[in-house]
Amino acid sequence: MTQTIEVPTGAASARIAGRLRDEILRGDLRPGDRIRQEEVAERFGASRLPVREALRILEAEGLTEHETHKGARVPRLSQHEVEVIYQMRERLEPLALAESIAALTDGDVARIEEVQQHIEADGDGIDVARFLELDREFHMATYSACAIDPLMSNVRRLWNSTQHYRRAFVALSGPGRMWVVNAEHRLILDAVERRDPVDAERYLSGHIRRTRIELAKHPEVFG
Amino acid sequence: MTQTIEVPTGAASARIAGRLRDEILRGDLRPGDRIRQEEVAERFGASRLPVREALRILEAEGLTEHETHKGARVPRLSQHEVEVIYQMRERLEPLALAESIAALTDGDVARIEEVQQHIEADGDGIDVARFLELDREFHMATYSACAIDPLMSNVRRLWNSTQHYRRAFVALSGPGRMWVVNAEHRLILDAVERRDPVDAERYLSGHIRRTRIELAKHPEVFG
DNA sequence: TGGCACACCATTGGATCCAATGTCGAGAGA
DNA sequence: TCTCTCGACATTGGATCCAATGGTGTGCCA
Repeated sequence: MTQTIEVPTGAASARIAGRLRDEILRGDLRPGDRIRQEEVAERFGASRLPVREALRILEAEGLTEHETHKGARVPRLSQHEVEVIYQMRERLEPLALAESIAALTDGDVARIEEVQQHIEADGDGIDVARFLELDREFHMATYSACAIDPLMSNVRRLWNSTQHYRRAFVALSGPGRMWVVNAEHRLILDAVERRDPVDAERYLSGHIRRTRIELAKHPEVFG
Repeated sequence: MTQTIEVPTGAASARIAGRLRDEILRGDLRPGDRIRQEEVAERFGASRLPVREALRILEAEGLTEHETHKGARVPRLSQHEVEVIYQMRERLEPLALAESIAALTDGDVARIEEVQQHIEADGDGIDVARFLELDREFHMATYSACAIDPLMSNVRRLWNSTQHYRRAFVALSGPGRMWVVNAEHRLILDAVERRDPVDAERYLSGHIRRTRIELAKHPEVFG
């Protein structure tokens, strides 16, 4: 007996791009890994054509790189490149937060509080994947009322392209650092609850800056 | 007599994306305009397939938008979106300049000086297209020694997605404003010649901020 | 035994064909 | 005369086929 699953037709390339993106972000595909069109196509039950379009999308997002007749790879970033991306985040994300903060509903803020409590409740026992997920959720939730598409897609791109290195960093730095992150999150959250854009921007950029500085102390992440 | 032009094979989608990008930046294609695959394909002497890939690339760059079974369009941006993009530039471009400034050779600086002299030499008689070109050239030349790909591609994206509105703004504001721009360029250039990153960042962000404020006074640009 | 050349194979690039869907206009009924 | 419905057409989405290119392995020669 077979089961027929209804799939929204006519968006295969976007769907495939999404699933490939997830695989890269989860770490199933890592910097340097080759991506073969045929293999992806049969794994997702489509022809190579929408896969090729999906790879072009990901390429423009910086999640894959492409060489003629040689195919697609997940790009490697140098330590300096990652540090500059963190500096970009340091400057752009406070803007996203400022655009969002006044429009956040009480429900939105309660949601952010909830996410932060999950991180703290898991404590030292939290695993890397779950921490990465909740940390991203925390930050994105604070930006959730920022409706500026060019800004938000940019911020997401910056997160995505450094996900691998963030994972390696969290795995290396151990749970001790997490309590620093939690303290910094608390400062941001307080400012958000007060709807204070100046404090929120300051605490957020400081949080990202300090993370960048800590990251720079672990060059083995980029080996 | 026909002339055969050697074209690097195997990069049709990139080539087509480039030419379409030029058409959008030149204003041949304007916000709201539809882009039909077939028409583009025969105009560039290719099949629809590389055109489709090219459109995906441009979509991820924010230069086109896409709806299933409805096709591609050049997106319209709201005034607020354009203003936020200028705020993003205000924060990112000083970073690019700071990364570039120490590595600029004397030849690079001479080139920047030359571009600025061209703008000033044309004076009030300069036309909109030429001013846009030289202005972009000036700024990009100051970033030319910044080798951080994620940063520079981001900066280019921000310029590209607002090119149409910049053109409309320049056309409206008349040559008077150009002398303000020139004065601000001179401040930036002096700091660059002194290789002073602090002054350079300050004058550059001020330049972009003042441009954004002037632009906000012309809501008819977004009509 | 080591290095180079050549041929085969794996993989990507491009074109054409067919299917699916949205749009627009004509015609009929109220 | 206005509106709704239906159908033809224009356009995009997807699959398959063929061409071009790059890598790899083997065999020959020094």
